[in-house]
Amino acid sequence: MNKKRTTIKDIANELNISTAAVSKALHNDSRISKKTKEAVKSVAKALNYQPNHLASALRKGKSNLVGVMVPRTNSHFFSSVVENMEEVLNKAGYNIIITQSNESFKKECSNIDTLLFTQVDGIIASMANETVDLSYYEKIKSKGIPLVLFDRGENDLNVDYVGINDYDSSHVIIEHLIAKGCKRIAHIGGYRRTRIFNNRIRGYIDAIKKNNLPIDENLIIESSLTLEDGRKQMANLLALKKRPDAVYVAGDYAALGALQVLNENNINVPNDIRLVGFGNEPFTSLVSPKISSIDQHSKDIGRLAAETFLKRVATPDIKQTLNKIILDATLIVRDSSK
Amino acid sequence: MNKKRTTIKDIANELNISTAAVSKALHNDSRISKKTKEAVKSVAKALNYQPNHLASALRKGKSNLVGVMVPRTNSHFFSSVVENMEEVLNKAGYNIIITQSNESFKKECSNIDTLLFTQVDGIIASMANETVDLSYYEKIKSKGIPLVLFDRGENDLNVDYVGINDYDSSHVIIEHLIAKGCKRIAHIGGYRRTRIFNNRIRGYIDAIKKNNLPIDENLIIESSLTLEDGRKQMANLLALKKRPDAVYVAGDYAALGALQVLNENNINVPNDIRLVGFGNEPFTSLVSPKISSIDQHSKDIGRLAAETFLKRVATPDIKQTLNKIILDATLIVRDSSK
DNA sequence: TACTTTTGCTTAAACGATTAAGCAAATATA
DNA sequence: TATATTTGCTTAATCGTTTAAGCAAAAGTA
Repeated sequence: MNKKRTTIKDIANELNISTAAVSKALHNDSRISKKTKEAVKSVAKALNYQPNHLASALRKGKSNLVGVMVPRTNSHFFSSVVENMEEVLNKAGYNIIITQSNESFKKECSNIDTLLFTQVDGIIASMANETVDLSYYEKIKSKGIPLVLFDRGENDLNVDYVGINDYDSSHVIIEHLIAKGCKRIAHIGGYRRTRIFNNRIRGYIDAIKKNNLPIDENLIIESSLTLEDGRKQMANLLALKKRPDAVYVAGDYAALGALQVLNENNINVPNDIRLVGFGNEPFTSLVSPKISSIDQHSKDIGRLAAETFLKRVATPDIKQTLNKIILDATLIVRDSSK
Repeated sequence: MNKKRTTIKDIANELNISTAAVSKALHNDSRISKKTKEAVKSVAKALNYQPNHLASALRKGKSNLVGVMVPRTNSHFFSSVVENMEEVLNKAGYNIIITQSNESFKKECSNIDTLLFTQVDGIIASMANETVDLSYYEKIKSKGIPLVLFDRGENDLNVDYVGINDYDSSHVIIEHLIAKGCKRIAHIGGYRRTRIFNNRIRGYIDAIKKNNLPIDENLIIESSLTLEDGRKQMANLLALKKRPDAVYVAGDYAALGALQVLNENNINVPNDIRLVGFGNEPFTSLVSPKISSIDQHSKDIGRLAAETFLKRVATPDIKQTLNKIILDATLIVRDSSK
């Protein structure tokens, strides 16, 4: 029946006015009379008019779409970040396109192409673990499209960034464990090449030194932080002649793997070995014992990243100073380190 | 410097040919000579030409975007579905826009508006728990935009659907529990108004009857299937004069809540009470004891939903018969029901 | 040779909205 | 009353691409 969607032309014909008048009326242009505005809006409603986003985006050179790329949507942290980001951006008239890299560099590159192809007005992203080559991110910058990174960022890129203070978080954890009487604290960390994990490792080392405890290289492990890897590395730690009395794991999934191995070996957590994770994934309070973890303020990160983007588009030409927002993270103490 | 992105006009000027020729050359039109095609492609590469998606979408009346709406991305089932959907759609030249309703009807409506506004070529969705009013889905249908539902569907809507056989899944679970010697099997289900949960309840009842066990209304509970609700309902079941010897929970989060309560009350799972969940969320094998659950073939569902959409757009005018794909689900038996 | 077909392009009109420029009528100001 | 300003619209160009229609030149056919 009505195969064609209604356009401003249909409204214009109905009222015997020009399409320009209709367009202006719909945007409440001051040069259009109240009477015409009301007539246009009423006809628009009657004909069930929906503006063609493609046409206006083409004309205005602005799509009002923001591309969001995360390593996984299947994680409480990222999904919460995205949710809050969306709220802020929606209010500002932007819609978001979510893509996930699955921690794959290749997927990340193709996602960036997709987003650029879709003519997004900006990209807010968290980098895949694998990513070392930054040329694709440079591509975004070179096109002049605002780029904001969060959580997994990169100093070399010189772009806006929102994240938590990983270095300080390590200090908070170590000091908490020492207060509980721990003297041999191991660290199952991520790979040093990723900035946030490197910061956590540096924080761990400095905090240990600051508290006059010895640094034991056997207790510092780089890993992929998957659950399986957590199991493996924990088993390695248990095989040491001198076992640690606490383990700080830089990711909750790996922390869970470690906990499983500890439970299976009938090692009492927290009495024999204390355990702290990172990320405050919901399952940390679902397992037994509940795992202490660092909350990364996902809501704030999402909100701030969105606001940073909005700030950037508000003043595109000016070479404004870089926005680097570093939040303090909070340690949530649970049974595993009490 | 090069503020403007390169357009086919730039390429046309460079080679002194028309933009039409350039467009055709880039699309390998048979009426363009090999020589011209090569020249065009080489100049396109040299000038770093990226087609303007908005312009072509506007002209062609096709955005090559598919809107995907899920209750939550923060769930293994949905994120896996989306991942596989994306793979199929990308291969067919479509990109996807992911939105989440957070199980809220209001958010769902605004998401549908967003997707329609963004001029998507189709929508693939799974309904929020809250949703009873289907008018917004009717709106999609009335616009002639292909709609495919998965998992959480609705018979009344008469649209393509991909899901698992919830009714049969209940049978598989009940028969498994009976084989283990259970005689009083409770069911913590979802709300009957949601089709899939209603099917699970019907399956439960019929399977119980089929095996000549008595139906006890006290053992059939409707709930929101959140973790908290799982805890509450399990506590209620434990308060019964005659406790059940098995509990079939229609969702893994609620199953986990139930397990927590059982563990806290020192009830041995599976010896005292056997437990089966639904959804095969990763954490089911992370907790202790590991929870038996139904795998919903998320990969297949994602793939099939995408293929159903593609099939639908391939033949838009023809009133083709509805595609209803119902997969058999698989019970993964773990410690909680061994 | 005289015709038809194919090849390889061009011209120009879309797609639907926005907007600079302009013009007449209504209103305000001197 | 004469001029300036404001109001309320219209006209027409534009965003970048696609595509129907058309037209010469080249190639094929009788």
